[in-house]
Amino acid sequence: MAYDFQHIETKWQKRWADERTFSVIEDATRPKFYNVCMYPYPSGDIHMGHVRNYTYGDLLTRYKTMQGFNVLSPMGWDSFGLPAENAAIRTGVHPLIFTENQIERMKAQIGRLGAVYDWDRELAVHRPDYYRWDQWLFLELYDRGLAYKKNAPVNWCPNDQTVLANEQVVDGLCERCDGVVIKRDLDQWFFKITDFAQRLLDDLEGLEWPERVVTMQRNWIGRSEGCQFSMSVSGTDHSFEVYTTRPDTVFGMTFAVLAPEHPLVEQLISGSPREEEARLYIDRARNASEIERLSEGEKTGVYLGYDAVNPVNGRLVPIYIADYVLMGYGTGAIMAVPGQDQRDWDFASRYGIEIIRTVEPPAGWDGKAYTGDGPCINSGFLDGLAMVEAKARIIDWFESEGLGRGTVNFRLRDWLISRQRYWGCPIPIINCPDCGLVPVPRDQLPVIHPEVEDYAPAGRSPLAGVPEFVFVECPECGGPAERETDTMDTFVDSSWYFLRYADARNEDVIFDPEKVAYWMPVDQYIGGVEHAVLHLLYARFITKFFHDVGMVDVVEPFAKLFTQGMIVLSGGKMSKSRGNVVAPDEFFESHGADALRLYHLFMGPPTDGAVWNDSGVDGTARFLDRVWRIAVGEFAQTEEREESAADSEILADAHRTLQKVTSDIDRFAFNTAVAAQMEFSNSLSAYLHAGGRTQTLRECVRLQLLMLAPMAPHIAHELWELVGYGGLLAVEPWPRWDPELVKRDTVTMVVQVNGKVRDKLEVSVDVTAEEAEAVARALAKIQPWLEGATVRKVIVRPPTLVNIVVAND
RNA sequence: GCCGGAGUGGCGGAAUUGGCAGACGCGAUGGACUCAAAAUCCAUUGUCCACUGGGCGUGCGGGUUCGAGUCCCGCCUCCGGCACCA
Repeated sequence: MAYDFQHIETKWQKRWADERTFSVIEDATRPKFYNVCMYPYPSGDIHMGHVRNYTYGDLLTRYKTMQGFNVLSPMGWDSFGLPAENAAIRTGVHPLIFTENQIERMKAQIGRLGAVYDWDRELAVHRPDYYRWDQWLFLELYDRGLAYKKNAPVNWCPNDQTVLANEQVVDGLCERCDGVVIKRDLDQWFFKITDFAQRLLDDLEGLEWPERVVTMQRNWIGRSEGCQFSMSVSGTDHSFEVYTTRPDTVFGMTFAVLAPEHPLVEQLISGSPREEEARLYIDRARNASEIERLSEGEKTGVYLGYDAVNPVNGRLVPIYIADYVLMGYGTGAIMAVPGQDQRDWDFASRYGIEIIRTVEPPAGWDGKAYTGDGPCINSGFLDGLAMVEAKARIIDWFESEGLGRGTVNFRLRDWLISRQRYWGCPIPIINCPDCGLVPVPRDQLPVIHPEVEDYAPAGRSPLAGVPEFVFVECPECGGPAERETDTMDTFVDSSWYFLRYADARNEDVIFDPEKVAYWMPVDQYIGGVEHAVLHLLYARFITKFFHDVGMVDVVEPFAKLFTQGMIVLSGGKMSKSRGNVVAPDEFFESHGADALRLYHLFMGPPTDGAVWNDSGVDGTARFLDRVWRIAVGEFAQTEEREESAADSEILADAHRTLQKVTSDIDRFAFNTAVAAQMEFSNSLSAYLHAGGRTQTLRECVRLQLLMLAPMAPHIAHELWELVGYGGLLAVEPWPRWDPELVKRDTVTMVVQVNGKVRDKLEVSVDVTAEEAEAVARALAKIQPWLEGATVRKVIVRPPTLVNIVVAND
């Protein structure tokens, strides 16, 4: 009987779906395991990255189920976003139709992979039963001052005609379209994630997350400790605050810099002789694209004609504006100490400003600014102090003088969530000329998308072009008012979907806290590393918010995170535009889903990236074929005979394989778990060629199928049925290995001379050190090395190693 | 520049605690079966040499150790992230 994977795979996929094998409910009697793969954007076709992701997730779902856990593995769709909208602009097909079609296609492909989910909990964020809760969440945040609107310079993508969050600007380019991002002053909605900065940093500690993701978040949050103090502008009533992490260098200040957007600048320049020059500079800085602004080139600036007073010594220093100082960080103004800061050094050199060192650079220092530690010089009462002491001392001084204080700063900015696009969740706010911003009453949610004629962005949301949508009565005063027409960033949708899975069909509340309490936290979260700061930071923030309002008991959503490496084809990242996409579909046809899954598991460590190689699947397909032939007896010419050493050896082998596969899966070493099973099937076929025994064969096959069940579930299920075991393999308990069988009587001992292997032999596992040394010395291959030499030392590590150290006289 | 990760055969990779380097697989070569091919099975497959044996070998240079892919010091290269954050 041939291995007809097409037929088998369809059969079992239907069975799992019909019997709802992987649909679960809360069950206090069993340990729970909440397993989530990051939900996909429904692009219509799954690619190898999805296959890899879902294969890992599905393996865990099946493995943990067999281990007796109550496993929740849900799936949903990140179905708002630009592709559907762009397709609508191109083809005129409504984004809703387009999106629902894509979901259908993609769901079918995920099914063909044999990945199983609790589809009863399926969610799609573009459906009103989901996004009404986005709107509800928005209003909860708004009520607590955590969602607010303000006019601010924001990142604007001229291609997509929408604003972007800081996290979505990569190297000054739009994350989606690679267009050059510019700054624009716009009224925009923000979520106040900065209120959570310290907690988002602190709580990283307890997470079982990849180090690099933790590091990326830590850097993104960017905590720094320093000092903020006030400087007065000589000859005026003005003063401004500066922030520095190096208050110990304050005696070296020779100028001060304000960001071009700093509010004081306007007051200082208006009417001054330098007004024209300054305005020219400010305009240029404002219109510069992010990419120009961020490029570390020449540092330029304009002297404002005023001087600031250094509070520690009364010295007057010139005030400049320069675009290397950013309005968005610290106070938007700095004291400049060119002796100890390279940027200030560059600026000072260009404009001929004096440079004073407050720390003597080490001998032979050929650099410019010296940022290292050392006793302070030229620093008044700080002279002689090292950096740490000097910082503490000067902060004390500022505080006692009432001029400044020690402060903490974060690089994290508030999360800009409004977008001027159609295919997103409408923001549930009404602008009333009399009442101001008025929340849409909760009982009027969801605010549904109106139909629009033209989806094309035009610098404002397409929703703004629909009068029936825009013009409403104010819920408070009943007067004429206008709806907010921006939609939310799709990252809002994904910041809480893992909570909704716990209670996905609830029509009354966003979720039942008791159900969430049962399932949360997510025990294993699996996805691509590209979400290291965006989604994973936002989701942590929103979870903390729900915790604070008493709806979620955990403070962190994802206990364990696994980030898979990217799959590339030789020549670079797979992408449609490069035309080097390898579609999973053809492998479902040619090799079957099981072989494809197994190859993904086998390719290499899941954390690493991998280069796709077509012929790799041949290898795993051959392995499955061999498993099939062994199980259905095409290999075996077994006959009943007395049990022999060969039988107990192959059985021991099966149990050792089981032991290794179990521990390998537990540590996410799927590649070696597959290798171990291949080795075992090689041994098993050798055993059969040498004349195996039916009874032993049956037990070996039984164990092999159980081990294979989470990895190549279709073939394992089919054989389980064919060989005549009852019940559904998916819910069989994961087998235990027999510790007695796994034990070895003998082991290979390595005999070294001067650390080099010269011979090996089988010895009993309980060989003593004396015996081991004696046998080793007696070996024929060892003798010649000992002749005419003095044995200096013998290292014996019974039962695996003897190393004889000799010296020639 | 800063932070993180990685460098092992022709290729993907293995070596979990400092103890047999190269498991497993791909590819390749030879053989069996076949009219033939595919499939399958068997064998070989790091490299060099004076080949029943031995030398060399895990990016490079040092070091610790009886023993180093693994630990330490100093470099090089590649990948990823952040990047005028005061």
